[in-house]
Amino acid sequence: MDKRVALERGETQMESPPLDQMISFRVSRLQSKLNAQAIKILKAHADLTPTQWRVLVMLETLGECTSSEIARTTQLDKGLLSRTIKSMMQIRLIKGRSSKTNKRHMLLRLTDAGRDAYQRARPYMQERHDLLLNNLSAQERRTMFDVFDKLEESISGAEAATGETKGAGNGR
Amino acid sequence: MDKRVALERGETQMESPPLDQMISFRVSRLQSKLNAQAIKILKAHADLTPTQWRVLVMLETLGECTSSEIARTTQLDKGLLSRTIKSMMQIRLIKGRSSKTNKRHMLLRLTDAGRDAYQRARPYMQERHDLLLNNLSAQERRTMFDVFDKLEESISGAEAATGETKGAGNGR
DNA sequence: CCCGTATTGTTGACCCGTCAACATTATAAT
DNA sequence: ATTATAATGTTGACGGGTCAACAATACGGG
Repeated sequence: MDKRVALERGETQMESPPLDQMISFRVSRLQSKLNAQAIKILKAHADLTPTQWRVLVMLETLGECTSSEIARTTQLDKGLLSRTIKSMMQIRLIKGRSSKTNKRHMLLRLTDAGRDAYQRARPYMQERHDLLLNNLSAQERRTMFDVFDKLEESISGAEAATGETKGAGNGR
Repeated sequence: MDKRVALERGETQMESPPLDQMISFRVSRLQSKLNAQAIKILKAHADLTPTQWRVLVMLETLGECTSSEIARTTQLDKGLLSRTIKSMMQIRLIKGRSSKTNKRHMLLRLTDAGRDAYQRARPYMQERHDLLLNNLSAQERRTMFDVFDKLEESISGAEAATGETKGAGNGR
């Protein structure tokens, strides 16, 4: 009757609680853990938040670009980005200059301090990522990213089906 | 040097931004989307939050049990659970009685209204979940859960390695 | 039996992410 | 040119989740 009893008696195999088979729940829990780990590492080695880190990565990759470009490619919230960028300018990790051709644009680029912070955190973030990958087979890695893609597609598809008004893409 | 240049010229294949290959980032973005979807569905059909929903699922599965049991099996934060449970008692989705044998325990169980809410939301949550699964092959589904498990293990392992003080398990 | 320790649950403080409203500027249509 | 519409970025409000501190109770060893 009661599954807990068997479990507490240390019986052979606990049948996993139903939430463990829910994708949303598993992703949520995994995200918590990954995020907590990232916070620790980034805090310890470069005093960055995960979002600041992501902005650094984007700037390192794209070179000079605007907030909205980052928002589009990462699908991060523009409000969150606005505040994150402000914080990063205050501590001089990035600097911005306004464009001549488009007065709304704020062209962002890394400062030396920003590149420094990036270089300080990167090996630890890389190490962590390698550790995650090392416990997966090549096949699992491939499938994992495919699954991420497909799940995101499913959600977009479901939105479209239930009559979302806004244009095709993501409404972020 | 600058990848954007090639991109803007519309060259063959844009190489995906590096963040897209970061597990943590992908999981984070996926979680946002899944969560937003769950919030909509639960709000629309039963006026529940995701955490309330999860508590309902646990009570439906375990039967009468305590907050700490839910915390252990789900690894949800006990503070979050405490507030969620309080809110659910206020709107009479669950009721609690204190145990004779252990004055700290609060035995929780569903009310009829709680079962109702669960039954109202369940088909839509099920439908959503099926939709997510339907876009995956059988092999992808299996691998997905394996990957979730392995990633969570990796994190626990890393914690243990960097000298976490608290006992073996999860420090939640 | 007593004392140190662990467990259970509550609370306050805090931060992050989400959303909507908004001002400003660019773009497109007529 | 004028006007409506879209894009960019900022801000305030809000809710949810995390963490640490705490009170109350249970448990275990000496």
